[in-house]
Amino acid sequence: MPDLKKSTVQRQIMESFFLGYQAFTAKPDEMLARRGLSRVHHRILFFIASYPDLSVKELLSYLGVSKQALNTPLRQLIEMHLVESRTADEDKRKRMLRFTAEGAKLEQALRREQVRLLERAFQHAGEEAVNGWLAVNQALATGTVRT
Amino acid sequence: MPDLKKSTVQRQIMESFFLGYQAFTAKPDEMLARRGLSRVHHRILFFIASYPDLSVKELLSYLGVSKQALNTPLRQLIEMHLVESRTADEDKRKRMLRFTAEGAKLEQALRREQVRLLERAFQHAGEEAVNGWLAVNQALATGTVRT
DNA sequence: AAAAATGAGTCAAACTACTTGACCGAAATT
DNA sequence: AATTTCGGTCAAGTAGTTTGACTCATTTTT
Repeated sequence: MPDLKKSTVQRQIMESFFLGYQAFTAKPDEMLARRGLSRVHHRILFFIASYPDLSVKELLSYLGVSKQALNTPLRQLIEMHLVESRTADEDKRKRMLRFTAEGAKLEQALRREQVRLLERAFQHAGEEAVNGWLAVNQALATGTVRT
Repeated sequence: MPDLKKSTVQRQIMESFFLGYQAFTAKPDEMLARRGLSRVHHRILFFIASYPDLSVKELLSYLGVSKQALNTPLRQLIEMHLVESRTADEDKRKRMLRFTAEGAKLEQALRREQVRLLERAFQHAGEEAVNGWLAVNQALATGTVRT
């Protein structure tokens, strides 16, 4: 275990976290860029994958942006036939967002690349390390102070 | 060890990485925002801390932005007396960038908060986990394909 | 049944952050 | 002496964000 008291060690740890996260997002960024899409689109796809048939309002609250900021990228995804917007039965004001077949394929491709990257790192670091990595991320993620 | 074949598990892993990184940057973001500064300023401070007396050109290559994009935030840091720009002795075209006392204090404060967050997560996850977390980040970071 | 609230969407203006391209002056290199 | 490099600036263009105001259809409240 490295000495967390030394400032250079601290910076190295912080840097590898930064670079690791960079590497994690680099490949999808590039794949999306080829289609003229960006990280916002990726986040939209992620939440539609996680919560199929979620409403626009729900999506907005996950993304934490204004509806005007969501409008353009979401419309693009719909126009590209990656995402479908269907009127909900229970409440016809709501639009349920889900993937088209092509959209689901893209989300899978993006995820596959990220998982592949993780698996390579896991393989390199060993099984033991994986659980540690997950546990620390989990602790960081849930330790967020929400006001 | 979670089942990396299941798509929902994959997404959960990706999400906790995302949220963990988010938490990691949230506190400094907020501290900087109070001074009217942003994440670019943070990155500048980070590299000046890591490589004191680095030149503007070197800083640019680390940041990977245009010099016009660097100009404004760097000038702000200098005007706020957080960073000092001194002409290098060996080559008077170069400017060596370093902290003022106040700048060093700010960088320390930002780093202290991030380390504190990490330590809390480390404590929660256990010593074993920490080494794993570091190893995986390291593997991810160095696995980046640099062209 | 009428009034109010909600979900989705649009238009507009302002702001921020970034890009490329061009150019300058001082200093170093050839 | 000519060329290149380093740092800096001006300008124009682009992308992405915000807030505010408004519409329309539908649902909820009164």
